Amino acid sequence: MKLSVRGEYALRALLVLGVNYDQSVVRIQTISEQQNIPKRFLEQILNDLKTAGVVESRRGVAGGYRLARRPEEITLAVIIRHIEGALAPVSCVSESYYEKCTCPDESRCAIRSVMKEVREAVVKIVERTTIAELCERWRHLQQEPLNPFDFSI
Amino acid sequence: MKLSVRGEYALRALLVLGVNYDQSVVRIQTISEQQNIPKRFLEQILNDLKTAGVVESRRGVAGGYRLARRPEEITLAVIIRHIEGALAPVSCVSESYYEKCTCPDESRCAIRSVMKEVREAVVKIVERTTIAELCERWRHLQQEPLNPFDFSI
DNA sequence: GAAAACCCTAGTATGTCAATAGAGATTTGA
DNA sequence: TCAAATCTCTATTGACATACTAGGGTTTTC
Repeated sequence: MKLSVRGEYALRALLVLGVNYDQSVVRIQTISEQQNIPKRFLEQILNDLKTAGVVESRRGVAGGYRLARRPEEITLAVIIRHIEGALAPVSCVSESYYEKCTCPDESRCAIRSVMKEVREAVVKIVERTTIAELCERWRHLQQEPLNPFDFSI
Repeated sequence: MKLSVRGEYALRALLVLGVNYDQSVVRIQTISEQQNIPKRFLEQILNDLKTAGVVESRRGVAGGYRLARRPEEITLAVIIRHIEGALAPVSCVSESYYEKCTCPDESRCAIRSVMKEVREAVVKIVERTTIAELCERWRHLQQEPLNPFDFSI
């Protein structure tokens, strides 16, 4: 699994929506500024997440986005699969996006068996991690002091 | 980690070289035919793996490629890092290919902390898996009967 | 009815990927 | 010694994806 910039933006935006879940909707503009994401690009991404049923929107002057379901119900797996496609390192071990590969005997391919392990390891993490979990981590991290390495003169 | 076709070919070629480690060199032509890999493309890949010190070559009429080190000493991690770059899903959690990301506070990024876990899980597998291990699995799988689903009329 | 928001489609610059191509260098062995 | 087989090096190509940018449209509120 490699995350594109688009996928990264999606997760960052959803984290913001998660943190503000109890509030009303959040404007694209706000997310864009908070997270350094190009506004017009973010529009597309959020719109796309709407088709996945992850967020919902309100139009008009008091409009914006919010999560369509409870943060506990939205896993990273669902988001990443929708934005990036397969979680597996090669498509011949993907469950959701399987494609035959060109190797002589897929059913007895040694590489495939290792790639299955990789896939399992990745899936295990992203399927158990929800937006709620992300928010919790975020709240914890906010309470920690800044890492001194991150200060620059 | 997503494997490109190039990376897949590299692993398949190295598996062949691993299985034939005790023999003399193996010709590109042979690997290409056995593994359904375009010959000219495979040339590039093997040449590239030479610069990584993974294989060595012999030129001329009895030429070909062989592993430069014992199969036990070559991990998938080394191969994949050389061909594909970072193992990490985002470059801000990569050790070998770190790059700063655009998020407001990297040191306290919740997404980053999950991505670190993913990275660790992937690295753990590919760093412990060697060409020798791959060969062993291959030999085991060869002894198994063909999966009936793979027969087609 | 005007402003502020989301919505939809299209375009575009850049880069990557998977080859393909051509010509050169090295070795063997007849 | 020469021809054939092999690896070596560099360049090019076509297709596609990525990360935006742009323009106009629709909906809602005040």
